[in-house]
Amino acid sequence: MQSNGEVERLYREIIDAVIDQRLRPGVKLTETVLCEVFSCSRSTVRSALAQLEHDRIVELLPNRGAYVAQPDIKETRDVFEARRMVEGSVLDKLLALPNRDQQLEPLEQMVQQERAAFERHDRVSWIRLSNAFHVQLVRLAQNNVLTEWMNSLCSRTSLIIGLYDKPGHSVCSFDEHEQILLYLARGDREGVQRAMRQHLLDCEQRMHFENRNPQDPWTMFHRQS
Amino acid sequence: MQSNGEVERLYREIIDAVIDQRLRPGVKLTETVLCEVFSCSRSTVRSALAQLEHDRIVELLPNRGAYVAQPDIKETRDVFEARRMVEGSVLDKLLALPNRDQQLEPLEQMVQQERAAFERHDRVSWIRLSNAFHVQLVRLAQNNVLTEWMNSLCSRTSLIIGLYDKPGHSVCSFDEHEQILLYLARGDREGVQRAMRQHLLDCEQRMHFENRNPQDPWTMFHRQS
DNA sequence: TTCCATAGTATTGTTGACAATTATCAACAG
DNA sequence: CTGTTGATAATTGTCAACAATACTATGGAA
Repeated sequence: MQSNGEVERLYREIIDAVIDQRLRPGVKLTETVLCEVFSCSRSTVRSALAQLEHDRIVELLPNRGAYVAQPDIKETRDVFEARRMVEGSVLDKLLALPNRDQQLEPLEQMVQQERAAFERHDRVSWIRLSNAFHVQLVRLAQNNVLTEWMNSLCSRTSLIIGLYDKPGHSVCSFDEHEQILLYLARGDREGVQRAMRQHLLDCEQRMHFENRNPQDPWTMFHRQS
Repeated sequence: MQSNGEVERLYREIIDAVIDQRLRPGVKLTETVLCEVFSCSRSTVRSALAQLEHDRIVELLPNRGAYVAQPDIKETRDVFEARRMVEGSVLDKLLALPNRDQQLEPLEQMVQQERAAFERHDRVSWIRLSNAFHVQLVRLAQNNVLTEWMNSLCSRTSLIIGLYDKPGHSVCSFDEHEQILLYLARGDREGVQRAMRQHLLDCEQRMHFENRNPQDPWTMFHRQS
């Protein structure tokens, strides 16, 4: 197999572009373009695309190519529900952390950075930090299986936000992140459970499904030409 | 990209073989052998292996080939903990199912089939049913994201069982499955939570890490020859 | 002007060839 | 008998070539 490092690098690059919303849902990922941009062989591209497809980040249409996925309403609901389950469950473990205060400090700094990025209209940084907050929180549980899954759910959430975000509004609020951390720091189990659940429900509520249905790539690209 | 159906078929075949324990941890998956056995091209094999690697079912060693993965102790712990979280979380949703009794019937039948398979020493069927019970239970929640993840966790659990199972004992008990269903049918939230948690803890306890450490394939295979 | 057919172009799908690396085996020396 | 070395076989890694399919542009007809 091609060097795993190369496939993994490409996988990572595309995921990062999706999270940053540089790669929007529905965009076509041409093999030869990816080869040029990332200086790798078609074999590497195809392996990375196979992995991305398996993670539902990319959709491969036979004979037509690879497209950044466009999660439908059902998938959106499923993703947010799954997140409420995992992010809710992990809180008990976080509450039991030995030096909880100390471990929460990097996250508190992240929230400040989130706020700062938002205020200076640095959308890319803000999105990235907002996304990373959730991943880093789950990472505190020191369970690699959970962390990997959280990474995957957050990538998918980025796609969803890219599709259904209402312009001008912040989907994932750093105030709410801060609140979660406060309850965590206090060891307030009920409080943090409620705050996390409400945060994720609010995020889901901010999706506007009438705003945009996932578009058939053919219709979309025909309109563009 | 090669027809997704072919890649998916091969992916499925290998996963099924892993679940059935026909493919044991540490076994080498030679590309050309897979091509012959499954009548497909090397490209298809490589795409499927890339996906399997990403799911931690297969480990690709550069220049040495693909091996069925051998989860270490940490990964085992992580998998079981993740399962307790997701399978515990999903129970609330199952308790709220409209026609719960009706929906639980196929699962009750599965448990009887599990018992029957065990009693006639049909190990493959028993393993398959035992595994499927958990997946089907989560599937009742009608959340595709959760179901997919549950599938993945159960595949990984099969690897773990293949590595750390103490011979002669049943790792996943159909009596315990039956108990879970009883509590569910009664709508007993505390009971079912406790039963599921205990069941998964018991499964984990039945792993014997001193039994076998994941072996370096070279050491293992050199001894075999 | 619009619509349709055709040709040309772009891209994906597949396979084979060959280079690179590792594994295996045989022969020989001690 | 064991250990070492070299040759050969097996397998992975990579790329190019070509077939197949889809997309786009152009010209002609209505």
